Amino acid sequence: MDAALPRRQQVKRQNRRFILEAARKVFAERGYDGATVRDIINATPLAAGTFYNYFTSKEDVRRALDAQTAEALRPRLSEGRKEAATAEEFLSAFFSAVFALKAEPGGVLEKADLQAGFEDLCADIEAGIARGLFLPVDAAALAAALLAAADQMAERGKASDPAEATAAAVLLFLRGVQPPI
Amino acid sequence: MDAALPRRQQVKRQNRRFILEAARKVFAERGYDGATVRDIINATPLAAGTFYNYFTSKEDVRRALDAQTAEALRPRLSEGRKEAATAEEFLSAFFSAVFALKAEPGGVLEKADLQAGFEDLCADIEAGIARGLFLPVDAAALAAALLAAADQMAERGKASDPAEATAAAVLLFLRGVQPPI
Amino acid sequence: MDAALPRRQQVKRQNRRFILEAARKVFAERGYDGATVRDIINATPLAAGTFYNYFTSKEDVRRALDAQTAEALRPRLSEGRKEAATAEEFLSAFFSAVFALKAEPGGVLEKADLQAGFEDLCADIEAGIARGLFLPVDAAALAAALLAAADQMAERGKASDPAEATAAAVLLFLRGVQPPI
Amino acid sequence: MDAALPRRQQVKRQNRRFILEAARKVFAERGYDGATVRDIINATPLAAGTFYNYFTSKEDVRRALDAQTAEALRPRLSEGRKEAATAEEFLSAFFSAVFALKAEPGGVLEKADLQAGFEDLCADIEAGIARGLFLPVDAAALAAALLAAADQMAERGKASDPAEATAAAVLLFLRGVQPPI
DNA sequence: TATGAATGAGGCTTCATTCAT
DNA sequence: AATGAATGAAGCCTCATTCAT
Repeated sequence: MDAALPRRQQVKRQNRRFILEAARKVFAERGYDGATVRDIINATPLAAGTFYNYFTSKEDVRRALDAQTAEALRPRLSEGRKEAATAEEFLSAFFSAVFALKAEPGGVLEKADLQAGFEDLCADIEAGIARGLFLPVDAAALAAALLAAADQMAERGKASDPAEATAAAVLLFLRGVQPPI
Repeated sequence: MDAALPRRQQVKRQNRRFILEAARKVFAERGYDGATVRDIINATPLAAGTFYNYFTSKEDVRRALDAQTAEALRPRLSEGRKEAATAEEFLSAFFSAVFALKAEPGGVLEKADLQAGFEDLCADIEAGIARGLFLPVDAAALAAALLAAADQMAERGKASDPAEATAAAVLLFLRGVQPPI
Repeated sequence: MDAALPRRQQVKRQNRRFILEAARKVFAERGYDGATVRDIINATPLAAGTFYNYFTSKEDVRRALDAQTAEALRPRLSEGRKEAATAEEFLSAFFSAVFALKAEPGGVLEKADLQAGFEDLCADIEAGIARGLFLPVDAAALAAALLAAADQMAERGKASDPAEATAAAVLLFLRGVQPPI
Repeated sequence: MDAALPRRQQVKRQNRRFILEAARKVFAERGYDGATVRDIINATPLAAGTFYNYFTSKEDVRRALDAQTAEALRPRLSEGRKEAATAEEFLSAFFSAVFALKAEPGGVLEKADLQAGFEDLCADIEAGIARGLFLPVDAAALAAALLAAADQMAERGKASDPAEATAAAVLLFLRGVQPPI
């Protein structure tokens, strides 16, 4: 299948990837509005006009990037949750996935990327509630809270020891903040 | 005639307010980058150049806006927390403040505005931990989680019944998600 | 005559002088186009609008400044020439006047100011030719040459010893550049 | 087809020239500060933004223009001086070069352009002094004087008979203004 | 008459997108 | 399909001048 690809197709595929990678980098560095199409192609071996052979607009790359993120990240981010037998396992799966992703070299995991997994998380929580894993809480609120806590901890470098960070985060959401009487 | 005549000052004060309000509106509608200075003054009875009699740049209005938000929102947002005798009171104070603010007519309370209160919340949580109100959790992570949950619930209209929403949110963080055995 | 001037007149006279002096300074520092009316009034105890009570436009101050220069400088610049009995005396009078002016503290003597004396110099040279002081040279060309040489020497600091500079300059124009056979 | 096709290059070269010529014209007409970039491109078949494909700023065109002038004018202006065997030949070479240039149709020779040759002239005069061609005068002062005289004469139309003008100018500087006793 | 804020035309420059080669 | 120059709309900001107090 690979060998059978005409050279042309290969080049096109590669160029598209060039642009996407460059765009991800540039958007991360300067933000969407701050980045220029020229910035993107400059981070590429391609020429200015070529950009428009692959994407119809700057906005278009962003969409492609988001889709890419969703496809690549969401499965990894939701790993282990469906099989969780307890709330603890579920939370543990979630936090360790986030911290592992954050610790990765390419480390492009932005808050925005995390949000890509928001709906998955909501759904999984609701399923968890149905399965009796969780108390019947507001799933969206919990999902938002989990994501925010994970992002906050990761931003502050807690992810350097993922195991410990995961344990702390799990406890917080598992038992709440109230000291035992 | 003199005492009654901070006339010019009044006008200046008003113009400044015109610009700030217009900017808040325009930024909310189009985002900072999407908004133009012209958009702002067009939402004002003033002339183009007048903008620069009050602010040195677009960036400058944003700063002023943020400062304004912080000054106006933070006290109200942190109300009742310092006096809380239990975790429940603390959480209750927090969530009802957010939902009350969200329910207000001018309702400009954006996620960004909430973040203005992030550091206050962190500090109050840490104080709470010291006073034995909370288990020794990661204050920043908890603060982020609280803010995110509150925002998420408010966004989804839960704030229409603030009392109920507050109760649900408080429970979530007070006892965690684990069902009692 | 001075004592009899109503206070009002005095103030007006002084304000006009304020503006003129500030304008001279600012124009010298940034050039006419580079200078702003605001720059000028900022170098003054006066307010922005007041400028237009004294001058009708930026251009108008420049004219006034030129006129002032002409009136103040031209007599001093042309001193001693009419009475010169020889070419040497004439040239000597010219160069020492320029160098003296250049050496003065306020030292605002710009090339442009020197040009104010151009026509006077032309006329005096022509009179000198008629009186047999000079060979029948092209008066305007000579005037331009004298002014340029003086300015060049002054710019390069030769004016620090005015006597010597004058002597050198006089010789140059008196006998020309050709070495004696 | 390839060798014959620096087509794109040709266009670029031509566009650059368009802009430079337009800029020279516009600067001459309105002065540097009075000229706008829009004035320049309007004197061109090109579009507004294209200006910035060739020059980074208005200031940048000026520099290019000055460089161009220097490269084009200086050699012609200094022609014949290095080989001069006498002061007369030297001066004669200088003045006829200036008057010839001034008489040319394109006649863009501005005073500013002449100044481009100032340093060359200084150097040549110093060399001339070393070679015993001239009395040991102040080279810079003499250069300034020569340039000013030439410009003045040319401005006043003396250049219509270059030979005569040259002769007069040469005499002035060769022997000075003092009548023989 | 002094004040200083208001005015608004217009300057320089950037940038997404198109187009001839 | 790739190239990279051309396009021109639009952005931010400055500044001479006017005007209400």
